[in-house]
Amino acid sequence: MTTSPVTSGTHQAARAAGPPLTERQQERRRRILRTAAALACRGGFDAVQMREVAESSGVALGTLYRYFPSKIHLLVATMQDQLERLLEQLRRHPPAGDDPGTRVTEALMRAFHGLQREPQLAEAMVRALSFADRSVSAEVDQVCRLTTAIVLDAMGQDRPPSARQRAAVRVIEHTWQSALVTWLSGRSSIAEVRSDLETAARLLTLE
Amino acid sequence: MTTSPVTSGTHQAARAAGPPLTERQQERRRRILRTAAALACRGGFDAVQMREVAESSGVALGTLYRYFPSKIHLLVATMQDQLERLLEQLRRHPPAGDDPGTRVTEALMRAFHGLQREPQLAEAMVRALSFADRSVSAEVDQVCRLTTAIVLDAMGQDRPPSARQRAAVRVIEHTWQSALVTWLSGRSSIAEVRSDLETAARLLTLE
DNA sequence: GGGTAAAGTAGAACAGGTTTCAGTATCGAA
DNA sequence: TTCGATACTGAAACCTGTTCTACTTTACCC
Repeated sequence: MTTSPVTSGTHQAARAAGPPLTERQQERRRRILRTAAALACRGGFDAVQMREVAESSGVALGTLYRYFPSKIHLLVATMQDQLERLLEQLRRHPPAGDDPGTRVTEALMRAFHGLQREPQLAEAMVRALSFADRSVSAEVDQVCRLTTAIVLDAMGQDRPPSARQRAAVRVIEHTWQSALVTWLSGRSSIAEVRSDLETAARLLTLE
Repeated sequence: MTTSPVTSGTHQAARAAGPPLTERQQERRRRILRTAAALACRGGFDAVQMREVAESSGVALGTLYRYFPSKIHLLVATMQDQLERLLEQLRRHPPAGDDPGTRVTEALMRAFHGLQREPQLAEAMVRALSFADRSVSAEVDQVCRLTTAIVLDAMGQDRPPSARQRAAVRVIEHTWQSALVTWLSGRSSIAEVRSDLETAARLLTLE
């Protein structure tokens, strides 16, 4: 066990152990993530091959594994990266809508369309996310926190959410996650995804 | 491409192509599924190794692949097998409860405790299920139908469900599926799973 | 029973994720 | 500037899912 540059996103989010990355290291990390996303875009999960990621980002295989201890870690980090971007974007242009339910559905559907634009990338990230085992749970958790942030933002409520609302948010997130999986495996349509999100969002305005 | 003994469950459920299996073939199939489940029980997804499944069930590797074209197919079939058993059991002892929501939560929690008894097996099956790509969608769909059957049974309603109810059932299933994943990766507790199911089930009695 | 097509067997070969190792480059502190 | 620790490189090796091949057995039809 050596210390390693495995820290999470480039953002202000919770950072854990390890010395801060040097400039060159951050650069390497970004390059790797960019390559992974590019490979995923054309070919999905299977096209992200560790040897090729390493080569294309000009890094030795061992180094790649020092940054991301598995292919799953790599793809989950990629998802984190994308979600952070999305969250920023949503903050710049928050969804309009009369009630929280509508806004939440809107925000998630916008996220959905973002993913739809690069379906192969989405496939790669989501499969990694749901295949992840305990060794990745910290990173997956981070992704969940980002989703929660998106939903809470969309609710756009001053007060902290009530217990009921927090419960509703959990179910909305479950629905989002699972709907994504079924959509990617071709078992449900965009329309169904929207309808499912709307149904779950009804829990927000309940009582 | 040759025809193959890849048909679905041993049940009366929708069967598709291929000649019916001979006695010995059914026997082989059962043996394979039994072995897979046994290996999964002690060691989870990773412990189900195709060479070992083949050897332990006294079948050549090529034959194993003729029956189940991938490890994912094998584990999804295992899940199907288990769910069929569970459904029968639930039909023998249907959940009691005043309203549909309670009964549905109860049924799913009972399923949950069933899985909890063999957590490694659960891990193997659920990971396979959510990692499955399009090539397995028929089999995954069958699993979903079984889950739906469990929920509809638990609702115990004479009339066919309304559009609202069908929408609620979908969200409940999403919640179930995703809650399972988060529980298996240690990111949520049984109590949280129950609470999530209860929240989703509230959609049933809504309006 | 004899012939044949499909199913099964044993084992090698291939592919891609992961690990390992010996050597080289880089970085931070003295 | 130099030293020691850590990071990086290149390449081979390892493991397991999957495919392939040559051969044998089985099921079925005449």
